[in-house]
Amino acid sequence: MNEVRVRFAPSPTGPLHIGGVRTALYNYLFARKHGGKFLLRIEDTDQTRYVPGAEDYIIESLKWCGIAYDEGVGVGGPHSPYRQSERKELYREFADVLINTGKAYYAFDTPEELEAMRERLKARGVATPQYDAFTRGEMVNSLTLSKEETEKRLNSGEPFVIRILIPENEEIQVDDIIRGEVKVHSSRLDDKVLFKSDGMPTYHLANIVDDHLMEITHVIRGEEWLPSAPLHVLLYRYLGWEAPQFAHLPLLLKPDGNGKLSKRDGDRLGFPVFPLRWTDPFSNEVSSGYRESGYLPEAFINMLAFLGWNPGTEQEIFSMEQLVDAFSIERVGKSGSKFDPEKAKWFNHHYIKELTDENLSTHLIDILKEKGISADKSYASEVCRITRERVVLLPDLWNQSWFFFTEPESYDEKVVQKFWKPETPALLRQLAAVLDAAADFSAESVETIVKAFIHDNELGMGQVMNTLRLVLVGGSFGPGVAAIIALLGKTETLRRIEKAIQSLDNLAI
RNA sequence: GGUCCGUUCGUCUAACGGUUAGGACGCCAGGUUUUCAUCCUGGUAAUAGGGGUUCGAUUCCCCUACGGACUGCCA
Repeated sequence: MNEVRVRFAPSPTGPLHIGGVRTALYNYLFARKHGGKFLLRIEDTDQTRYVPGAEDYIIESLKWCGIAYDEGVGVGGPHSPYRQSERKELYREFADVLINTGKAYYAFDTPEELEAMRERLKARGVATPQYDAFTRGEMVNSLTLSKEETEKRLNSGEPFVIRILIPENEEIQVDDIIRGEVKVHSSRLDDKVLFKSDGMPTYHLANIVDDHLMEITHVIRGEEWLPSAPLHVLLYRYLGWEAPQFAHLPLLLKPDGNGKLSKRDGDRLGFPVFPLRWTDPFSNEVSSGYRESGYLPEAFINMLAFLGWNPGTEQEIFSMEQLVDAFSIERVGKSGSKFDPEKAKWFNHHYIKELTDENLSTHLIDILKEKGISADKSYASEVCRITRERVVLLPDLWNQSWFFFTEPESYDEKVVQKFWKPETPALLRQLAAVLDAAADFSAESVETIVKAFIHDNELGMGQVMNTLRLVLVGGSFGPGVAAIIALLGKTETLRRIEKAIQSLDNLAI
């Protein structure tokens, strides 16, 4: 068997959304699984839809996800260039081959004329007006024009496109790894434009030419391409090339209702649909990203892998290496998957709990840096150790631990109401004295001391612990009180107790 | 409208034609507990409908319903 070669071929018209990332991921996994190559090709044949930054965004997204490619834009390779706009000169040649073999023809119809044709047919009751066997005879093209007239128009520089000539009466079959045999009658296909008047090929031509030239063995792409797959099969045949194997992936659906997940759903439903944050260069509109929202790439990938695929076992947690090992295209489902934000969080929470304290602390330190706080690495690690299980998304790291880095400026009113009693100051001072006397200030020791104090004074556990928590963090959240005290240290703990007494004492009478 | 694709708990899904239809997320209840979590235990909940084929259909076939994609000189 030949070496497996697959590609991810996005068009740089904006940020890559998670459906695209999943397509890239499955291609990557498939290539790795079979010891083949994965390439990134940029399909920028539509000059009018160029969006600055989109290509860099795609590359950065793949990098963040850990989806490395062997050939492609940015890394080069034996089939360079990998940007279709830079391969422009290539495509005309193949369009000409099709013309010369009678499989394609020139067409000179203007956009207005095309529109008029559609209107005309609609008026005649034709549901789907197409440029096809039914209509091509009444349009302006090299089929209806004389050879001389066609030459004349071509030579005079009149704009033209090249259209494929769809065969009259034929069943065209696409063999799809996921869906089996899909058959479409040629009369349902239209004479698609292969080569545009601006000198660029359309997707249909460019993707066939490039896949052939780049020796692509398997085309793994979204289901939205299934309807045009017969056209592609036809093109391979016309060009005398062996077609790659096809696998059309089911769509990613929006979490509520139905329909393809789209850009707008994220902001509407409060979860990212993009791997990285994206700022639209034209409107300056910002769309949130998984990275900036505090997801770990490992969690993001694991979650994405399971949207449409499963290993057939009950294992759900997979590293990229394990995914490579377990992946098979045959186990990809047929039906679309609704994206579930809750499950995404669960994966992230899981991966955060799996991280070492030190690894997690690098994220904490990043957050601290942004806030202009510098922190000792081992201290940050300790904070992570006692905070981690409360962290679902990375920003929770700060939400659950900020009081280790800056003292509370105010106290949650509801908590004060509930726990701050007239006798509290005296009690806290007693407890402070006991704490002050402690030789061992480990969390275990502190816990023993505080509990003994509560017991000896016949106090309520909840009452004391919650009050203590209040004065130390300013509210009712965070890790265990003993762990907080131990990490804060004796001096700081005593200071916060005293400070709270100063500011809360008058208030609660 | 047409063409194509699809349909198992709310969601992601498992089940050589033979299982009490399994797991996970969520949710609910209980336990642990100083907040919130974690953790543990238990529970809720599904084969879209109708016909076939078969000793036996979630599984194979047909129809219906529903959903989706596509229907550009966009990819």
